[in-house]
Amino acid sequence: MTEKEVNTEDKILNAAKEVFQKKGMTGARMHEIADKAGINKALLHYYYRTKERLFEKVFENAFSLIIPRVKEMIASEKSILEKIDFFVDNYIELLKQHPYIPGFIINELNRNPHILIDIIEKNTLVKQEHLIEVLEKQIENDVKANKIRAIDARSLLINILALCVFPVVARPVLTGVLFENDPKAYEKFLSQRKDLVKEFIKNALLL
Amino acid sequence: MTEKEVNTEDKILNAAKEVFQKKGMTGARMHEIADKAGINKALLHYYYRTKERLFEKVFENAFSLIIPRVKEMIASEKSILEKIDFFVDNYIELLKQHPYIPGFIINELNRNPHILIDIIEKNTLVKQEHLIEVLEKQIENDVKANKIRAIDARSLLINILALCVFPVVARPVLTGVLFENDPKAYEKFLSQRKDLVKEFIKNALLL
DNA sequence: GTCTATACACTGATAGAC
DNA sequence: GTCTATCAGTGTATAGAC
Repeated sequence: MTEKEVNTEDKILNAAKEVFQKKGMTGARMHEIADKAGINKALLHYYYRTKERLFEKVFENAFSLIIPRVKEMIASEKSILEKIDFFVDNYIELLKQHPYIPGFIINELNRNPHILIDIIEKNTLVKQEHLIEVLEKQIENDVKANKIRAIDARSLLINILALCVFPVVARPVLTGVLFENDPKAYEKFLSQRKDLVKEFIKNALLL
Repeated sequence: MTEKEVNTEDKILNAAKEVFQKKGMTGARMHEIADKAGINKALLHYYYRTKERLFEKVFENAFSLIIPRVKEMIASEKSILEKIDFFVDNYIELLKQHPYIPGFIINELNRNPHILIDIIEKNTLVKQEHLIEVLEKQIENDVKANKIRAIDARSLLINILALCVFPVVARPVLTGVLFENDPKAYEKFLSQRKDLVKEFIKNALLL
């Protein structure tokens, strides 16, 4: 696909990414991945031994592209309100570039929660107890200063994530039920959403 | 499973529901469904001809259990703020009783968006242009009366849905990343969420 | 209606030539 | 490293006896 696919290994991984994210682990076919990579089925097994190993590589890449960014963006030296703006802007932009990944991650983890355990251990960026603590401290200070309403740090973070991610993963249902199955209309709705979400959250938070 | 499974057809449908919702269309096996129903593989085809037909029945049941309720609950004779309380309370309760259905619907529709078209035509409860119009009128009036902030009706509805549904569909990720993989802690978080969501939305809305 | 047996296509994976 | 050929297993679906 892209010009930088020098070696076969990358060609396979890119093809696998496409097929797995579209069809899921159980729906994907090694045959289709091989075709899309322009190589033979046997080569898949030469490079990745089994379907499961290939899937795990794809899943890990998708996961570490989307999830650790939450910590990155929240852990900056900013006020709460600045963090919200920064996070919503950048995360919605990130999701626009990778619209299939959140649904892929959510679905595969629901089918097979244990794959998360290995990844969390490998990916140090995900271990983020401090993220919550820092956020809690910040909220506590702003509450004392009468700037914002009291709220549990995890709840706030999950609310923000929900407002950013849900419209992307539930796109087909929402398009069908609330936008008379008009993809253009839903696209327009999504493009206007950044400011709306920021406003909604800040209104909920500010005193 | 339940005592009312008089006929084989229902036994199959209940078993199919379990397996399809857990494994998805492509991950489910007719063999497993037959075993779970306590009957033979051949009988599945006697009653439902193909795997796809059986799946469609299961999907339609799940869909019409969860989606048309949105209209039902919003279309009552209540003020906006009353509707929010009513909706959040009842929808979160509904999701607690059927925690796998939202993820199931979202995933299958992402893989195969066309199945929604047939259902919307069959299920008159989903055709709800008026729902949005009524909500728009209500918001307009409350805005004029200086009760609430201006907001697009679809955006408000999607925000409410996001805050209710996302924590349920993203449970494994959130448990792993934000709750140190402690299911009990996440369960507790969810059980306290009703009031939190209602408060969050109303704060965002009220002037 | 329910069962057993079986057809038959497909899937993931390997062997072995080049 | 890459290919062709092929295997063993599994999956949906049907035929036919009871």
